[in-house]
Amino acid sequence: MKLATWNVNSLKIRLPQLLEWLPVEQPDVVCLQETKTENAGFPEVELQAAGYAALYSGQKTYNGVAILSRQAGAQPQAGIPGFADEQKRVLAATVGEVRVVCIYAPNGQAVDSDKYRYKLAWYEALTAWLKEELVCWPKLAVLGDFNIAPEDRDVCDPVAWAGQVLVSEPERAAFKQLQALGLADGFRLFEQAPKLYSWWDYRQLAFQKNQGLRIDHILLSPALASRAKACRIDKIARKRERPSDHAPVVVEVT
DNA sequence: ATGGCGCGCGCAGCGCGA
Repeated sequence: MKLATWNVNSLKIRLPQLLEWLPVEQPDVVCLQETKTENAGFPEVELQAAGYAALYSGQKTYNGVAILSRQAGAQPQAGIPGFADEQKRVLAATVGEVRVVCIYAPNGQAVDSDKYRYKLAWYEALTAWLKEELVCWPKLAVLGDFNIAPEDRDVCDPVAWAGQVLVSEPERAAFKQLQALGLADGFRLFEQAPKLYSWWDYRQLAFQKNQGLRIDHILLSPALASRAKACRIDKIARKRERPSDHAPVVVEVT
């Protein structure tokens, strides 16, 4: 089984690239973030024609998440139960035996801003919810844009980024809280080359200079981590014209 | 010195992302 996550930064703009990428990569499950599409305008027909069923929780202009799967997802859950939030950032569904959780974590804007405090509160609610989910679902995967670079090796220039949003210690502590639930960073289950990132700023030729961050992740419960065969970041999509600023991350489990 | 780029919205230029 191959699972992927991709922050597409507008599904409407990126749909042609997604439809080209799906038959090349042939994932069984794809979690999308920043669809920026209301549910009424979701391209369900085009994706169905490509062989994927879709579940989605979207809104106009901002945020929006979706789960595509060859086998239709069941028991969909939008949002974190008990955490009131207008922003469409979370969608969970069951595909086969796997509970798939698609997340688009808040950016946080700047350390000590209201958005930063919202980000930390959001992570706290996410962690409490996933702790319960893990009781019900031994095979659980959390895929998405976490907006956290967990370690300095996930940052192109740790000195320049030190203390800033996406790398600050409270954010990294929030990521560690997820790992403390038993969720493994799928990417780090395998030997990886240095300086591999999943996001690059559109400005100043950041991609060409590989000035990026690894902020898109796939977390795996123990039952899935023990079955993981490979995890990689697919940079090819970022090299195209009019790319998303994020690259897909893909994991294979048996 | 605080923008740069790309997106949505909507038709000018701003808010937002990371």
